[in-house]
Amino acid sequence: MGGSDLFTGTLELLILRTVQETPLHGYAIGKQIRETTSGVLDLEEGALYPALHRLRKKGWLESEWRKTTTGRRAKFYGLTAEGARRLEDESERWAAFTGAVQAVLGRSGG
Amino acid sequence: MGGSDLFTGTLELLILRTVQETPLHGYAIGKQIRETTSGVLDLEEGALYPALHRLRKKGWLESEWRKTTTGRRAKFYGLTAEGARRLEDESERWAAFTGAVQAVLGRSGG
DNA sequence: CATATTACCTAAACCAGCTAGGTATACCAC
DNA sequence: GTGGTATACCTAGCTGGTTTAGGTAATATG
Repeated sequence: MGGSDLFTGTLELLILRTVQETPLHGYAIGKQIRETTSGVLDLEEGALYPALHRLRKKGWLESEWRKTTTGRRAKFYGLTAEGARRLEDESERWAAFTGAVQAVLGRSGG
Repeated sequence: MGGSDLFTGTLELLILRTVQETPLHGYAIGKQIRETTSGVLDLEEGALYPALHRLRKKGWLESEWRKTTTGRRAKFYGLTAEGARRLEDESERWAAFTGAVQAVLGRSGG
């Protein structure tokens, strides 16, 4: 659903952060991000699931089939130790990047 | 070079903002962004020039061959009226997007 | 005169995200 | 019990911006 296309490269950071505190399954990750951002970020499943597989292959996430509270089966993803480290790195990278963009955007006004 | 790969989609915003006040040529745009951001953003020319052509085709920028202050010939790019409008739109989109990302990142700690 | 800097360009490859499908289970209304 | 919606997962193929990796040419600089 067209509206809000992502700025490439942010998706993995968003996912890592979303499962930082507690493992979640893919569908829940997408829902949570959508709700946390009041719909501004609405992840396509065709982007979300491949990203989860990517992160698992890189060893930043680990996955496990479990039951949800409503009794459905779902694949829960949680941060690995390396994933936690990478989350820090990516957060800093994001901060540096947005800071730099802001430096360009705000050159005159503020 | 390698270090700081862009978050796709930001480049056009950066360019539009950089030529907002006064037209600049491509090489100068790249240099200015690099200097404004202390090297954090270092645009590849292979990304910069195609982006300029794209923006011109979309009618957001107009170009003209002129001489630099040092007597070299260079293609200067300036905002069109539509470009100015789009710059506003893209700035808002950027603000909304980064705000949304921040909402996800900052859920707990701050 | 060799090298660095300025200043431009483009073709090919890469790859993340989008499009657009598909499967299956659970719940709810009619 | 059938149809529709929400949950929950998946993948193949396309698109398109960025990177890679070249290339040309004029002007400084040592």
